[in-house]
Amino acid sequence: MATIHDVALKAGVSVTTVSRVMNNRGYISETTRSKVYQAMNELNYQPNEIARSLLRKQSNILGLIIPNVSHPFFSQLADRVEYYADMEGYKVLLCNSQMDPSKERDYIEMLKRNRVDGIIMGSHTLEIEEYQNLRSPIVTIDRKIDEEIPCLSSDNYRGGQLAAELLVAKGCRKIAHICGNLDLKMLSNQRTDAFLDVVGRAGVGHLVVQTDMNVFNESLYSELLHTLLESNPDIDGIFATSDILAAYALKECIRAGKRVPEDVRIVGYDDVGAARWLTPELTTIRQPIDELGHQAVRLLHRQIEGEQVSFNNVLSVELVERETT
Amino acid sequence: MATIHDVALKAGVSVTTVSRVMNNRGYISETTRSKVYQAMNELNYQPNEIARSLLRKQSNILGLIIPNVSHPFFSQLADRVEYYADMEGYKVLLCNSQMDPSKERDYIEMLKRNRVDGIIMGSHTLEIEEYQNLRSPIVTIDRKIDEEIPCLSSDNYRGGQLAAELLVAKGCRKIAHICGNLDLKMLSNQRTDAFLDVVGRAGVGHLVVQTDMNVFNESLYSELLHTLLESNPDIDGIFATSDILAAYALKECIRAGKRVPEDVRIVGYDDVGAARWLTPELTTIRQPIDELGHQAVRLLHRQIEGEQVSFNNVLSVELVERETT
DNA sequence: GTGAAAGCGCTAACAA
DNA sequence: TTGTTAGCGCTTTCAC
Repeated sequence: MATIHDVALKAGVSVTTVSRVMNNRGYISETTRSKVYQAMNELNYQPNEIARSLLRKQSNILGLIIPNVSHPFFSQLADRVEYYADMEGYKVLLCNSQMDPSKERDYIEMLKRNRVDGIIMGSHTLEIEEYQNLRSPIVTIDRKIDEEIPCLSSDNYRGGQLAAELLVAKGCRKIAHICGNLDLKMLSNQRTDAFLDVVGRAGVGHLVVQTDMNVFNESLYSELLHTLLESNPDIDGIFATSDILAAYALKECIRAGKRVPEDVRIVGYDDVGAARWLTPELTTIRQPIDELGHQAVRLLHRQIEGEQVSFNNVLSVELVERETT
Repeated sequence: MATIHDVALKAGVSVTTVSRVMNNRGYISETTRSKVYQAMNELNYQPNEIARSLLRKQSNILGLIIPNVSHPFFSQLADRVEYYADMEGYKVLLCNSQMDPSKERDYIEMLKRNRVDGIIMGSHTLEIEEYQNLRSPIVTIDRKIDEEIPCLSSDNYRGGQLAAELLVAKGCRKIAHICGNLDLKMLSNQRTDAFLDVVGRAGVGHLVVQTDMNVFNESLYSELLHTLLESNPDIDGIFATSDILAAYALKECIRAGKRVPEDVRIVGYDDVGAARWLTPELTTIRQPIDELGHQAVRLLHRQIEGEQVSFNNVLSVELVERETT
């Protein structure tokens, strides 16, 4: 692969000159410029970004750590992150922690060694302290580390509230809420808080079921939902904390011979593509995934530029009523 | 951020010595070694991989170009690619071409400028010639460029055959096949070839419908399927070229008051997670996504190591019969 | 307008 | 066992 040196040689100028025409800096005569361009073309020259990064102390790479791109929410988020990153001139390094703390730790170290300009943390398997001394522009998604680290999320409490209120308004008398592991201090736990507030205030029967939310254990979802419906045949409303979970709820309802929405009403969360693939289409709480990706990149970009950014960034959610309610 | 120089200074040795302990090369006394380690810890030193890459002329980065990570097939593939890449010590740079030729071209250039060690091409919007002179370890997925560029795919003809044969065996008399744009010279067109061969041989009525397969236009899928079923009420079998397409087919069948599988039988393709989210669960042709990711990385790795790899790599598919047939 | 030289952080001869 | 030096490909003073 040709270097700036080869180009200079072929064009009969110095490397400085070649560098100048590449970067459009300083004055260069038209003849020199075209000689250089021609040499570049003939050699099929591509400037070595690694050398540039070393000098500039900036890689223009962003690290994206998520549990798993194969999860629909994260795959859609990754798409938007990459899209906006590209618009701002950043590339993105994909890291799937697979929910494994030691993998997550290794990825963080790797990203630092590779001098990425910023990190988007969508996976949170480590203790707070481990994130605190990483001194890189960073933005966390859906988890508040401390008051020093910018956090981006959508309004989880509001989402839980909208979902619960809808089910109550539709007349549900016994509502099951299926959520992730509440021990992890994620902001998504606020959905559960809101749910409990709403049903408590309305005096509606309810129960809360925790799952591990591990995308690899989807086979367990069917079982979980099956036993839930069997032991609580009077459930007439389900609020699931993801659309995938809601899909399994829908499936088990139908299998149990219940009609949706007549006998059981279901609300999902996220509004990923799958919400519209189901029949009946899923009523759900829409997270603004495009905007989350946009803001994640923007918050990082501004930190990289040395700006101060706010530590609490919450976007609004929206109820999308379809056919399961 | 501390450099090797700072470490050397603090440990009272030369940079070479520090480099040596980092890389475990040559002989170093235990005292020196521990002095260096201590200095590293105190300074929280992380070796600069950019500098290393420059010197070693190897970035340990792989480029992954796909139409869109938000598409379930590619999101699951990206997950596996990243997984196996990580195991082999590679990082992966995510590029969503969004099916835009100029974006795809830009990504290819960007990856070359960044001296990635290899490229996985899962998006194919350019003309053959543009891929031919890119002189990088590469593997294409599902498209044969020429006899010089390693190609990885699963057995598309066999997949189409399995699907068509199943529908025929189940007694379908008029089968619709919904596929992507056949003008793109993708290997997935072989599914259509196989379909036509099977139904032709069996003398079963059929029709072929092309779509654009652009994941952003999912709203068009509903319309397409709706009019298809309306104008051909006697369709009793559908072979869709992706599970998502099959999901829309299922939905429109149900909306049209048809029972699945009693009135219409449906076969999808890929066996992504969504196939099990639907009710009834989708019968589909399983692509070995994990193995595709594994082999993609492996083919690249071997090229990087200077080995000769075979240009034609096809993995086998499998019929997964669930509830829609 | 253009070039020579230094240096980004690291590794690899070659000496000592 | 350790250090000195050159150089990876590029940009940036500072001269000319």
